[in-house]
Formats: sequence, structure tokens, C-alpha cells
Amino acid sequence: MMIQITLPDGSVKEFSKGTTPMEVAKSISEGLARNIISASFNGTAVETTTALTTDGSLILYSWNDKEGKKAFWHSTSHVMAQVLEELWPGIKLTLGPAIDNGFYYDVDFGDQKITDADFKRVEDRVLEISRGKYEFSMRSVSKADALEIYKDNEYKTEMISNLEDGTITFCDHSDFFDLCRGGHIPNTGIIKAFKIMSVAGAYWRGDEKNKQLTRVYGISFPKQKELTEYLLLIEEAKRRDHRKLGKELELFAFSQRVGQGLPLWLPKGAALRERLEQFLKKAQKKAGYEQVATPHIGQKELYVTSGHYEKYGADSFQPITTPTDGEEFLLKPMNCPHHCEIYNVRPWSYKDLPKRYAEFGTVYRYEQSGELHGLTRVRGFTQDDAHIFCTPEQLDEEFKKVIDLVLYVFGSLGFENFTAQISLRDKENREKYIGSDENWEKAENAIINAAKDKNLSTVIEYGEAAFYGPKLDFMVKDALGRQWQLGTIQVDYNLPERFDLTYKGSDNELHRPVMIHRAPFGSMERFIAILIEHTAGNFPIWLMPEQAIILSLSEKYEKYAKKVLDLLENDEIRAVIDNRNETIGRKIRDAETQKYPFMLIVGEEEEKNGTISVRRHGQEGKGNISVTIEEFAAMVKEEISKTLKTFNV
RNA sequence: GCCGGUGUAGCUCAGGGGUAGAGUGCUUCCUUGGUAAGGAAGAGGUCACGGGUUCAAUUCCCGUCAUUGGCUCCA
Repeated sequence: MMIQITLPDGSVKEFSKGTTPMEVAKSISEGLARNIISASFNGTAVETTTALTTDGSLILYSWNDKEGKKAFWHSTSHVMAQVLEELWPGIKLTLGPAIDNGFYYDVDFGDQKITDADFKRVEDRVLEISRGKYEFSMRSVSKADALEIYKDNEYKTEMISNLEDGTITFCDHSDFFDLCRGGHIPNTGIIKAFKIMSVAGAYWRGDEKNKQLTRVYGISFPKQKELTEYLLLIEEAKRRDHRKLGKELELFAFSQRVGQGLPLWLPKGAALRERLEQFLKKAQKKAGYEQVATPHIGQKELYVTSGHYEKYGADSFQPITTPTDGEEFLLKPMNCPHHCEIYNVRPWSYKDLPKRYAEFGTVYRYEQSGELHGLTRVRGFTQDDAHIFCTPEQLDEEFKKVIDLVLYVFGSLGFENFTAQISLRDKENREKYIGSDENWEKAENAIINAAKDKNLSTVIEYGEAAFYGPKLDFMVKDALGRQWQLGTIQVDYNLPERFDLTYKGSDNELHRPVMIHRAPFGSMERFIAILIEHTAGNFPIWLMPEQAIILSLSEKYEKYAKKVLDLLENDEIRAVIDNRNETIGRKIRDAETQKYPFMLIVGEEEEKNGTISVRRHGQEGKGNISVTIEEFAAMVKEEISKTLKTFNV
């Protein structure tokens, strides 16, 4: 079977079936590839060919290309918009872009409403229209005409007003048209599967002060099977959800009586946390940090001095009422002011710097209820915080050292797919920030240079900086692809100013130190949440709350099991015994679901030989080994040394 | 905080205007086992909470709380 493509000069080229559209495009000269005006296809190739640009020329993309999917999904959003207008007359359409997984359309439903119960008929109607194989075609419209056409739609009017006359295009299909920049599939016929995923509120232009629109999320595919697979993939990802695994593995819990967003750490979760803390403390000690400890509350005055009180307002703080007069305390939402006061306890010489104060500090922030999310967004959490006070000359080097530490932490825990995000000021909106332009620029340059020096692949986000300084954030995705900030490093010239921090320089004058805020985990809660989702609960052995479970074959071997446990404890292997009156099959099954890395089976034979039968998690019954406890301990130690490297400064 | 969804046994969930079910877990008894579920009996629920409609509400309506998918926010 051949694919025929008509080129702009009228000539027709043929390609054999199986040639991907990208290969076709590349085999034609580079210039021509972007200017193909029409194409006819045979067989399945049609289903994988996409994308119509604004000028009406066809660019060939396969379904597997990001751009191809975008065109496909964006086109589906047009059909969905058509159906929404049909079923809810009088609604106002705004924007309907493709996103990473599917697309959405923001709609002003006015007094009308769409709920889950409506999804089915929207889906059916979209597919019905799709089967009509309506072509998508672009046309130019003058600004005046466009404004007239959309005179009742203030959103489209606003968009059109921001466009230059002559650049305004509409896209037609069937009897529907929409203001559109382009990027479509040839016709609706290749949309074979479509589903509305959810509806949500979304503010016009992303601004809370604007009207809230209804955002309808959808996804579509060229084959029904792909939709089914996609939905399965989501189900699969949900199995790794830290909230689900946290409950199943008994790591943490929430209690309505304690309060929302206030996690309770169960014994196993607390053990995991403790391992992580010890791991970081060890590395930090090597890197010259000193542990400090500060109270959970501070006087309001402290946060007025730091500037946080003014910036975030009284509502973001959780107050403590005291019976005494004149004293107003707040639960601390960050540790920096306390650490500044530690620095301020005595005068310092440049020879003493840098000072690096570390603390696993628990902080409380009154997050809005709708923002709370499992362990990733809570109201009380523990930061692996530290503040480095150094001379301006030391800043670059100190910053790089912190990057090394973060990379060590991420590397040890298998986080490879992170994004290093440099968060800078929004230069249009300077009143959001405190501090002089000069200091901001110094700080921003220090971060950019350090990231470059360490060869981090970075993205720069303007307007994402903290109000007192720019940041380098390490972003990692959860099981469902939502991005979270874990590690963070921030440069701050402002708090040293506000707290009047000084050191004596070699010139015998007082100077202002620079401050680095940093937290490699970010917060214990969020880090563990993401770790759970990445490992599906199968943590590295060194981190496992319980590394092995001893399964006695029957009650007769209880004594031997206890002896094995004692020996393992001597070797610092964390183990528990399952002595329940259950069959060995049942015990293995339960141990597998609880994700114990090692199952140690003891029965008559083992007791006689002084051995254990070792079964690994996720491994079939075959291939188990019978070893002595010393051999097992050596095996575990070797495996730990492979995954847990020491931090070298 | 805002827009949707959800809330039934410890857990996972079914049901439905006439005060409740399954599987699993739990307790007890039997069974004493060889690499992913041995058998039996029993206990467990103000159907999130507060109003309203109704002869009657766990079921329908409204509100609150919690939770969930988004938006906004994130020191």
C-alpha cells in the first residue's frame, strides 16, 4: 500500500506503507516539508498523520510526536466546544488548549451547570460528530469582523483586542467555528475515542480576582484501545499513591480530631523518617553543619522583623493565645528568624564564617483547606532546614557545596528525573519583593553561575522567587505526573539586613553576611510522599523500617525464630517475627503485600542446620537460598553498601 | 478560599423512602503446615454531622465537616 502526497508545486510523491510521517517529511526537502498543502493517504497512515498550521499547509506529525498529540487533542477540544454550545445554548467559550495529557476548554456556563451526569451525552455526541469526518480549515478574519462576531463574548473580545489585525484566524469544522491559532488534524474522522475526565473551576486568565469559569478536562485517542490503556495506566499510578500506600503499609495517618493537614506518624513511618534524618545528619556533619534546636513558637515581633508577617498576613500564621498580657506568640511557619537570632548571640569574625546551622524544624502554616493534599501539602511539617551565614566572597562556593549535598541526597534515593528550577523575580512586579535591585542581581547571578558550574539542566521561571530572594528548586513528579518542589536552595541578603547580622572583616570593619536557606528534602512529609510513589513502597533496604520478617513454619519453631531475631539484631538488621497460627503460604502472601524485602522461613530443617531459608520480595518461590545468619547479614550489608554511598566533601 | 465528585463495618466496596449487605480483617475453636489466601463459629455499623420534606429518611433537599479532582496560593 502506498501513501500519496501532493506537494505545493503539484507533483505527487509516493511512500510505502509503514513509512512514518516524520520520515516522509524529512525525505522531502526541508523547505517543502513545512509547506505541504495537501495529502492523501491510504490505509492506517491516515490515523497517525496530523497537524494543520495557520496558513492551511499540512505538517506531518505522527501520533507519537508531542506536536501530533497536541494537534489531535486541540482539535478534539473544538469538537467538544461545539457539543457544549449545542447542549448548553448561550454559554461563552474562552480557551481550549491541549495539555500534557489531553486538553481542556474553559467555559463560562452563566447560570447553567455541567456535572458528571452530563458527561456521557457529551461524549456520545462528540464521537457522533467525529464520525462525520468534518475537515478542519483555517481562515483569516479581520479584527473588526472578529470583534463583531464575538461582540457578546467578553473573553474572546479581550483575546482579539490583544491581537494584531491580519493575524486573526478562525478554524472551521462542520458548522462550528472558533477563534484559533491553528494546529489541527485533517478531519474529525480520526477521533475514535473521547472521554471527559473531570470538570473544575478555573479563574479567567488564572487570576483569582477574575470570574471563575468551568474547566472541562477531556482526552481523546485515535483508537478505543488506547483510551482503555490510558485509563488503566491511571489506575496503575493510583496504586502507587502515597496516601493509599501510607495507609496499607501503616506509615502515617490523619485524624479529624487532631485536625486536617496534620499528619500522624505511625511506628513504621516514624522509623523511616528517622533513617532519613540520620542519613542527612551524617552527610551534613561531614559538610561542616552544626545542629541547633529552637522552639516551635516565637513572638509576633520576630516575624514583623523578618518581614514575613507583613508579607503573608495574620491569617497565614497560627496564633497561640497566652493568659499573660502583652505577649503574642505565633507558631513558627519557618525557622530562619530563630536561626538569625542564634547567629546574633555573639559577634563573629570573618575567620569564623561560614556558620552552618541545621535543624529538623517543625513548622506550621495555615494553608487554605483546598490546597491540602496527603503528605505533600500539609499544615504542620518538618523541614530539614539549615541556614548558612557566609561572607559575600564565600557565597558562590557555599552555594555549589549545597548543590553537591542535594545531588548526593537525590542520588542516594534514586531520584534521577528531577528538574532544577531557577526561580527569579518577576521584573514587572517588583513590589512583591523586598531588598535592593543590586542585591537581587547578585543573588540571581550567584544561583545561575552555580547551576551552570554544576552542569545542572535548568529551567528558569520568572516570578517564582521567594519574596526575599531567588531560589534553586529541585522539582520531582509524583505518580500522576504532578510536579512538586522537594529540595530548595535560596540566597538571601534581606534577613541579614533586617536582623542586623554582622561580622568583623579583616579590615576591622563590620560587614553584612549573606544567608543561604537550604533544605535538600524540602520537608520530610513531602519527600517521603514522593519517595513512596517512586518506589511503590519498596524502599532501599537501608531505609526500610523493617528489613526482614521471620516466618515460622509452625508454632514449634517459635523458639528458633526468636533466636534468629536476636542474632539479626546483633547484626543491626531490623526484623520482626510472624508467629501467627497460619500456614506458611498465608504468611508469605501477607509479607509480600507488606513489601518486606526479605522473608526468612524457619522450620525443622533450618533449626537442625542453624540456617534460614531466604525469599526475596517479588521473587517466585524458586531460587530461594538457604544460608546461615552470618551469611545473610553479610549479604544485606553488601547490598546496602552498594546503594548507600557516603558523602564526600 | 473557589468549582465539581465522594462519605455505608477496622479496610475495600455493593445497596437503597419502610432503621442494612459482601469480601477481607478481628475474636474463639479446630488444624501444625515447606514458599502468594487451611476449615468452622462469632463479634463489629446512630449508613459523617445538623436541619428540612414525609406517616416513615441511611436513601430526597439544604447546610456543616472531612475527603478527592482541579483553580488560586505555597515563606
